[in-house]
Amino acid sequence: MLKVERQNMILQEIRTHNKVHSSKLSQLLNVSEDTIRRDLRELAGNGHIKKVHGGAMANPNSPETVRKQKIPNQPEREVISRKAASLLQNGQVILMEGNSTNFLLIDHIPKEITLTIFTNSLQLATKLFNYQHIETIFLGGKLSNKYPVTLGIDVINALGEVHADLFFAEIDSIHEDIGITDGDRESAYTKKAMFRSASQAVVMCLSSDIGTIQPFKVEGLDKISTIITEASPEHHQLSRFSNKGVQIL
Amino acid sequence: MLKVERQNMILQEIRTHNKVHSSKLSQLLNVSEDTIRRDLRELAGNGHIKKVHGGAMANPNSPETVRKQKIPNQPEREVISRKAASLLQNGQVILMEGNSTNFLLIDHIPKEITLTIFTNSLQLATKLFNYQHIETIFLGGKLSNKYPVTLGIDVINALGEVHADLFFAEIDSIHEDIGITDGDRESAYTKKAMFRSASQAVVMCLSSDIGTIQPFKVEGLDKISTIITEASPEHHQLSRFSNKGVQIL
DNA sequence: CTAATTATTGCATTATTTTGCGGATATCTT
DNA sequence: AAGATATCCGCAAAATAATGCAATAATTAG
Repeated sequence: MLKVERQNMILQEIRTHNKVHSSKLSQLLNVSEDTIRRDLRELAGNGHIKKVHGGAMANPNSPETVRKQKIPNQPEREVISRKAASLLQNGQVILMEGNSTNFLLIDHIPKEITLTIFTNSLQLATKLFNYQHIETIFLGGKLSNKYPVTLGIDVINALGEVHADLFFAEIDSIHEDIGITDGDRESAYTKKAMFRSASQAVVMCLSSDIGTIQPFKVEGLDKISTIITEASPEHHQLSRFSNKGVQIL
Repeated sequence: MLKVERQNMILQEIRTHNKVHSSKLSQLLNVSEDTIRRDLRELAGNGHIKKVHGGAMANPNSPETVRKQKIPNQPEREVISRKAASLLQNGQVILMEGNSTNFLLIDHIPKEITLTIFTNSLQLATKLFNYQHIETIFLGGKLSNKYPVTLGIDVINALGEVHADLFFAEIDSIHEDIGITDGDRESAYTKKAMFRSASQAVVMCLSSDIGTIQPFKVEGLDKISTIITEASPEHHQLSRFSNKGVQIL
């Protein structure tokens, strides 16, 4: 790996996580910590990042940092996204909905596999634009007022033309009897259409969302292939789902 | 193998992988590393690529690689976008294409008027998301490799459902006889479809772009309602267009 | 067509850069 | 203050680059 390449990866890592540990980077990039430190020192010299004891942080004055976004429960979602990435295979067509876990998931897509990703999220699409080995197709339509995603009839129509291998669904509520529910009507409709347009649905949620219910029904459990949470698959709340034939990761 | 041939393969390799190792290239092309290095030095001298220790990377300043939001000729485009904003009226449906002048234009939309804006630009849509009095509709489709916009057949299809009042077109080349041309085939097609989907087309360009021609035809002058440049409407190069019935701002 | 000129390439040699390691310091944590 | 980490320093090995030179290929002039 080229030095510049490595430094770019470090920058990328800092952009998404806002901080890096020298030790983690050393493992991730397969070089000694000294090398990482030298990289960090160099990048800090250029003003790209701020070096701190143990690693580095995003430079608060750097223009690149402005567009950072906050992801709630990031550590948990990090775990979930890693598990989700293990399901990816070369050549797959993927459907992605939601801005947080899927946003992190992109970082864990292996460099050597090629994918086609359909999404309705401006944030995901903007990030995917930088990944040349991934073909990205944006599901057009009316922009939601609440989130930077398209929702509603246009998106549902566009989904009619799509049949994906895998749908990575970020959801906020799942219940063993009711199934998946959502707090937003349009969002619920759109998600439901996505379930229809994929062979397999991977549901990603925090373990704390299990058992909760919201006003708008999305789908029952029968449409779900896999549930991923940050907890271990043996978590007691998950056994109810595995008993019904859903795979747990 | 010819030298130019080899260098083209190197460029190709950089375009697809964004990087090259001298050692790999040496194997791949069956020449010594010295030759590769000389090639890389030459290509770097022409500004095509950036040479780094161990190989080379895509030149970050090359138009193909620009992925950052840096607006060239910003002062001129600022003037243009102000003039363009004066055409806006309450309730209009607008079509916007292009990431620089239109990006600035958004800032000059009067707060009290409501608009519906169709766009194929991720950057515009992301910015518009923060403007609650504007309804934004994203034209979905395949993401371009070069710019953060959707292009091609999907976008053109989506445009079939649209009829806007005003199309704000950012263009790079306009000629009094040939009309509007573009350097990218897909972009040209997409723009052409946008001209069809709007009652009036407002062409925004730098005065230095007047008289230039590029490979792909977009539209003739007859489809243009207004031309806006940063120069005064009395600028000598513009008289040729006003003589043909186009409004100049 | 031939000879002279020029460009290209590979090799040997000599710089330069990068990297990892051991040990001395510094910094953080508790 | 002590133990654990992290950092810094120099050094040596490895990788990469630059340079000069000779052999070969391509081009041009006559």
